[in-house]
Amino acid sequence: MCGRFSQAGDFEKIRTDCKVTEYNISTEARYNIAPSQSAQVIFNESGSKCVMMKWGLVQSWVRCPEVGNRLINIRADSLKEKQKGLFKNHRCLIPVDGFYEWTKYKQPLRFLMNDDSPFALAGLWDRWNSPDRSPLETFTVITTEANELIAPIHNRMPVIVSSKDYLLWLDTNVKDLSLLDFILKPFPTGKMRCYKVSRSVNNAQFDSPECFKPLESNGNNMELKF
DNA sequence: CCAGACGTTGTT
DNA sequence: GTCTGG
DNA sequence: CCAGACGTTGTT
DNA sequence: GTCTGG
Repeated sequence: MCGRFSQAGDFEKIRTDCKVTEYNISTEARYNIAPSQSAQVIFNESGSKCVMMKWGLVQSWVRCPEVGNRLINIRADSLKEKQKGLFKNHRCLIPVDGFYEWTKYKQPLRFLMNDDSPFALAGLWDRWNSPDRSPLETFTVITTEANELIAPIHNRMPVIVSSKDYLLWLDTNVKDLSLLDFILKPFPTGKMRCYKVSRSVNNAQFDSPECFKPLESNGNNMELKF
């Protein structure tokens, strides 16, 4: 699953790869983004754009968006049956520099690329139009089976899209969803690493560079026992 | 065809 | 919006 | 995801 | 335990 992530770095390369022409984002570094909070999202609507959207999908047809929508993740395998419309037309990418998963003892671990480079999670977005307020734009993160790195602590992980597939994923002209199936796979284990971080990360209010600090000086990417 | 309900995840 | 029931 | 709050009834 | 807020 994916219940926290970070957007602390610079995602200019990802925006370029996605051919983002228009963006309006917060410049604030975020080390610990929790559901219900705003995050940068790249999507295609007459061109690639990058804007802040709220994490937790509120679909366009719901009557009451305030009444909690817990849709922070959606399973890749359920997309064949559910959310077909959004999967066809409202795919998005969430640029991140890492995400967090918890052991059953609530020990958080940070997962990232071996070379610390930014990467992109696959998501779906929607827009809820209010008669008297500005439109509410929200997103959800697609999950798939865990790879071998994550499996010891969790059986799900977010879908991570390779940079070569960004444009295909964002292309709203692609309606044959079987063409996208290969993207919805666990990301290669060998390209990722993880390490334990402070339990301060558990608190959604805690948002500081300390979130990235390894809890122990050695033990990175070692076999993890909990 | 229309009317009416409706959205997910995880349980490491 | 999509899906189901009638 | 985690942290933290949380309890009901009646209003012919 | 469930629900809400971040």
